[in-house]
Amino acid sequence: MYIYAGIIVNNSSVKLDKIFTYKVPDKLKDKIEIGFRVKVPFGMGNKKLDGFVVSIYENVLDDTKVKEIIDFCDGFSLFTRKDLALIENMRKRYLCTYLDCIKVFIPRGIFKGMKDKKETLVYIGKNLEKNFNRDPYRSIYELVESKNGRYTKNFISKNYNLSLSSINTMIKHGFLLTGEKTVTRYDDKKYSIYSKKTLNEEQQFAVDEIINSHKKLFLIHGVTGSGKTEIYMQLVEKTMEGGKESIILVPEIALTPQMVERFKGRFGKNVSVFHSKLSDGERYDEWMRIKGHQVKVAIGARSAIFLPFKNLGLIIIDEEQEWSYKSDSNPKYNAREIGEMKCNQYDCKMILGSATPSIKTYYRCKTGEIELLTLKNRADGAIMPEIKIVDMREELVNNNKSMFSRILYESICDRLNKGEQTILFLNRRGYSTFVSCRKCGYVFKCNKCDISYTYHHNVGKLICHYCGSKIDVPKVCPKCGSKYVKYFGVGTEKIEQHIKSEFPQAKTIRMDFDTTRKKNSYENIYNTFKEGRADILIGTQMIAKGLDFKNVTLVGVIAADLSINLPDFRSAEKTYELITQVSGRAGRGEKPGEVIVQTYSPENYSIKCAAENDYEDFYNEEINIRRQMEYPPFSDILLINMNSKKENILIKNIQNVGVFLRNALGKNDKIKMLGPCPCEISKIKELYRWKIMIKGKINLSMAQNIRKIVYDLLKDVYNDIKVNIDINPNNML
DNA sequence: AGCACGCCGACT
DNA sequence: GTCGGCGTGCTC
Repeated sequence: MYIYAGIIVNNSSVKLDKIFTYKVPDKLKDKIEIGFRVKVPFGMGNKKLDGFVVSIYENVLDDTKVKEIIDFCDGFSLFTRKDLALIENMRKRYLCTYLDCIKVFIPRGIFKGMKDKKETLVYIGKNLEKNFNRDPYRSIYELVESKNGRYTKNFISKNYNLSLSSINTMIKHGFLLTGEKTVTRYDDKKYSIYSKKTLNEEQQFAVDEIINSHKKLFLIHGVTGSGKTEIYMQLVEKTMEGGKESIILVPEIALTPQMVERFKGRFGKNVSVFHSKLSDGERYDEWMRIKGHQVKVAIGARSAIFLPFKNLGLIIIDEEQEWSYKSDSNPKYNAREIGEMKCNQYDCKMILGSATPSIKTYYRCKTGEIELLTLKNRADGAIMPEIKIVDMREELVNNNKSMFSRILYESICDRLNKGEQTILFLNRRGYSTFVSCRKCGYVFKCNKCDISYTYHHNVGKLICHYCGSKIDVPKVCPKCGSKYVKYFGVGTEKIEQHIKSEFPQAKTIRMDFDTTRKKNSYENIYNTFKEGRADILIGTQMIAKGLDFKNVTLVGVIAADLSINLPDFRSAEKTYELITQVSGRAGRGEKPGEVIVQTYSPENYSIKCAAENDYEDFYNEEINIRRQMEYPPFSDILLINMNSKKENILIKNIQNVGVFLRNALGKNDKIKMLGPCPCEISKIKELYRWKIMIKGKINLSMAQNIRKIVYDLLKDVYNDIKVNIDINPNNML
């Protein structure tokens, strides 16, 4: 009587995305479990591949072609039965393969076959013989003798200035013996205690309600600075007291040292921190620590939702509206959705937190799916900043052609005089956003991408923001040969230069993609500004969130309109969010803050509502538009993106796909198909891009069916055309 | 995906 | 008569 196992093989081909059956040999029969990684013979050459056990059963219809598992890879399973349910769910929902989904449960290190890190301990061996009875050998011998078996090879060489090769020589001759020691790679440094704070009435109410309510999902809608983190911490503490574990997700950008210090300072060794800068080894160790029940709390970016806790009691998602919770590579999961699935599996609670909730989440509060808790006041009693809208058209009428309105200019002067700090926000990096010929109108475009070049003053070149290619600044127009090449549009570099010439006494610092590329540069800029070594911080959206500077009393939004006019149904939502978040950087200390928002469309509801700090009003406007236009949350958007170096093959094929899909969707009037059409950015890195958008109530089987149609039609051209299918994508361009 | 098989042309 | 070109089809 044989036992059989269903195996997913480690091969990323879509064609191999199915469960293969293998016999389980007698020696492995008793130990095999769901989630084990095994070695299996595969294909005609019986190549040894890794595989993952997803089912175990006794009967099989015909086992003539069934091969046998060779051995286990590890001594434990890598995912549980519950995880498997999630894997199956994700595969259907995010239109990807089993293997894509399995991979997110396993740290990269393990996938590559990493084991515990070992170091060599040294012990004393036989006595030193004549020609070795001298330094450095004698000092090494004496040192090892005094600490017999307690020091590693590397430790001795590093700390006592002795060469590794002398130690190795002694080991070779038997004067020293060796042993193995497992070392940990996780951060075990001491953090100063971050003590518990007393909650105000609103905060306490939120905590009590979450604990006592029978509901599972909560949204804490709190103004910037309302003390959501302290609520999270107290909930985590309660969860720990109940013997359960917590996961806290924050956007990657918010995983600042400050955040880590707070959690480590409160919960000590019970906390595991996950961020993108951890090495494979560190990830491996933290994962093992969680699997071994040594950790009760994990804080991390979206992938931390998959950490292997067994007794999950609480999931917290801070800044829940953040787009970075959705992955844009396979599996294209959204950590909020995974959080909800886990909540159901573990019967635990999930808390979403935000100052500017996503329209979808707030809609679900209205329908009663999620319980809403509102914090109207800042925790430390600081008052919300006053927000002024400046109509830049009027500035123009009054002959002010500068990028600063008169009031912003005066306010900056005022802060400089008072020794207070200013933040200027513009969501565009570089110096000039496009370069064009004044005579013939030619615009300088990247030849690999369908995007105009941005002029960067620092490096004195035109840079393509999509492929990064650089060209020298042109002297003459390549089309008409005229010398009237001019720079248009404003970026953060230009703001910085203008500030420097207008306010030569001010010290400025700029924070954007270009100035934060080096390691630690983010922290350096942060600390420089925090310690008051700069008066004005100029930055892109990376300054909009989480930063806490007590001496900032003025925030200037240079051009609030930038995000309104994007061809994306969420542009109003994004604008409201950005203005609110960046405004929240003002007046966090004792002195009140002021925000000046410059715009050419002051009547726009997203700008008006943000200025009045009226989320409810904004939501009501926005949800009506969404309902009328049948945009999410009233529908889903499925985006099929195809790209190829060969434009004609691409167009022919996507049009063919379009015909078949229109046919398949034809009977369903609840679903609309748009396209095929070229993407807004029709070429990136020499790849032409076209898309098809499908909008409506799309259920799992429908999505699966669409995927099948697309893949079947493209199977003969898969070398030439890459296809990308995403449900509710971040990026629609 | 990756590998074996198989059916054609160029070469010792 | 053999070597190797890559098109086709299968993988428990």
